[in-house]
Amino acid sequence: MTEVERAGERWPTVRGTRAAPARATSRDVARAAGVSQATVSLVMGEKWRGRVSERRAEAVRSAARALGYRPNRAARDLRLGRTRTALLVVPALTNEFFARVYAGAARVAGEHGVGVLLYPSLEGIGQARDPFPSARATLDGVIASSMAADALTELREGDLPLVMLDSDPGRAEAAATVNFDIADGIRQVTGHLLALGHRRIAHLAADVDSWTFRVRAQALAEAVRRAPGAELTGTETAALTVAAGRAAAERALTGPGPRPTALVCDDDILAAGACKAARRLGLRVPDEVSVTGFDDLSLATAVDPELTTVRLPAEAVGEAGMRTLMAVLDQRPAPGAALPVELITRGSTARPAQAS
Amino acid sequence: MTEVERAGERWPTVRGTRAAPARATSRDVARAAGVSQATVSLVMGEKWRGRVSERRAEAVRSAARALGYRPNRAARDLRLGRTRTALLVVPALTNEFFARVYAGAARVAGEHGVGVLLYPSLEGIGQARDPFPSARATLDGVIASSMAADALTELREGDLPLVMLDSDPGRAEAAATVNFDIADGIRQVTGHLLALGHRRIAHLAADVDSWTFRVRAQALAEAVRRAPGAELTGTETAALTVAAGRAAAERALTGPGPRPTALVCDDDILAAGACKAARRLGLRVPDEVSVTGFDDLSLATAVDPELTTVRLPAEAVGEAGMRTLMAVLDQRPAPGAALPVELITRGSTARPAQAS
DNA sequence: TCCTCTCGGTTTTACGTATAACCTTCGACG
DNA sequence: CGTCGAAGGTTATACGTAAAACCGAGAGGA
Repeated sequence: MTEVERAGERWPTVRGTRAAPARATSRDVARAAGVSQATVSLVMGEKWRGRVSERRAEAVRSAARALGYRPNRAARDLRLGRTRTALLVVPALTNEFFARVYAGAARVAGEHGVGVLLYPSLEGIGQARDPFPSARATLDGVIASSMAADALTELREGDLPLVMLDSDPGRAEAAATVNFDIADGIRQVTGHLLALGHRRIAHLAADVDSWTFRVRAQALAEAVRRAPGAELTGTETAALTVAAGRAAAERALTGPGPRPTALVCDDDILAAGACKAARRLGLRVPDEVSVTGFDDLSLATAVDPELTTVRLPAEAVGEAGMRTLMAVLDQRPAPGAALPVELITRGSTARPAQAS
Repeated sequence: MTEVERAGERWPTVRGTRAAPARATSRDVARAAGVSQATVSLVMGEKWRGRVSERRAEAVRSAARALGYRPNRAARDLRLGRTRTALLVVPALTNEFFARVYAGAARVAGEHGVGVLLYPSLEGIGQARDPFPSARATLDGVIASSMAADALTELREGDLPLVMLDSDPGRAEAAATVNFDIADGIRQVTGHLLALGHRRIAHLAADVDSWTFRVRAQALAEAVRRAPGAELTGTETAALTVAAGRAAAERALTGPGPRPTALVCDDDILAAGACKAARRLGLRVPDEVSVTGFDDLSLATAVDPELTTVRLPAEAVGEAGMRTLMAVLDQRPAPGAALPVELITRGSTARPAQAS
């Protein structure tokens, strides 16, 4: 006995297993519309032009609607050999910046009907537990941000298409790179400070070894070097927390030699810490010391004074990154890009007190 | 002709299609280990106790390792009828609080081998574009936070198990609810302010209609009412941004009648705005006006003065929520819970100037 | 001696979809 | 009037996995 046909229901009875059919399948739709399953697949896949008559197509569509039919993703993926799933690797989702990158990426992904899986923290990589044990076997592509780059070797088991964000364009393993014009951002900040009359500038750097921060350091050194009379009085490094930024800023402001009049920080979190440090040392911001941030997080306008900072279009880089990945997956040319940034001048910078 | 067997390779030649086999399948492993595919499945699924000898099992494992075998998720999902995917619905991932909820949920999910899909923003719901068009058909369960509750009707097409976070425990459609003890948090804040001598307290409320904020309002009113001589001088509502909080706080501090000496804010973002408003009005925080937040975001220690606030264990609620969903999916009892909260006393509260 | 377990596998099947390959009209054209 | 082609379907796979059903061999008991 192979099958029992009764009352339109089909219940295989031998071998194998069967779970209770939870929701309508393409076969159910076919039965309801009086066509074959293949026709349903054709119609639902929008590939029926010239293959199925308008009458039949409409019948299928209305049957699908009536039954609440949704194609089973697992079956489709299995058939197609792709997963319509991309992995986004960011160092920390709790950093608003990366949350915004995700938002942009997810939106574009949604338009293409692909889901976004997240590797939300680097801490887990290389350790025993894998957040996405089985997913890794069935991923279409990976988007990774600069700060996560070093952990990537761990991640790249398959030879998945890889799009890098905010990273060294020279990296060979990446299919494409989508960047910000970081160096230009630093040049704008430095130009702003120099124009205000600052000559002694200190750098509050993130102690993260990644391309984006190396570019900041280089561009700053270069810009200061070109300005007559200006000097980079020092570089203090700190982890990306307010407390660490504050401690580093205290070092920068109390070190030997003449005090810097401006602190260029690698991001807004450090800058917020720097403001606290200045105030704790009895220095007014911006009158006695100017502070600049980077990123333009919502934090930049939450603190007092509000931060002069460089706005990075985080959503845009997420969007562009996902669009690029889609292009790579479709074998289309993926050019890569460097998104423009913008200096936002607010209350944390002013003419230095001694100057003028 | 049905099949061609040659050199150990099997290439079906009639009908159907075949994509190039990208990576090792369980059949490849079986061939390498000299066993049947079923045995591989048994061993990899850790269900081989008493079914496969240790020798064979080891052979399978080493073959799998050598070939870099990972089970194909789509095939597994199709077979099992589940997706090992849960959907997390949060109003805005850019809010650090929800990013932390996600982190907790993702970690527990990872331990169970399930992926987490995100509905990162409510704006898309109800509109034409669906971020996860096909995923919705193949989801195991949904976790939704309070603030997203109202949009849920849109989302719940299937009758997926639903775990609600920080929501009304009475909601019928939820399989379980995981909460914070919000009311206790407000009681602690109010008790702290009353003990400092505050008698005129204003409420800076989020203009979001959800359970968690309703509880804040009720608990605050109740606590003030119980305190002799204390009064709630007013309630101003604001969207959850610094700018809106600042505007609302200005209204609260400049309204008719005696000025409140303390501002209880529905979250840290509003509190940060309130601090800015006070300073802009020439009022010192905390000497002339005390401000309290809620959530204990990193923002709370980024501003100056640091915020007295109620710490909500955001990661913990994500973890508990996911654990609860796993229990529901396994048909185990899912009790629900109310996580304890903690008052963190910092620099934004002090004895009122006029009192004492 | 025969019958029944248990151990250690293998064979076979289904999951739901997309699509290559086939089949059947029917109209047009030489 | 035979032939060819297009239109409009249908049939038959295969994707890779899990697991139920089957099966042979040896042990042990009556």
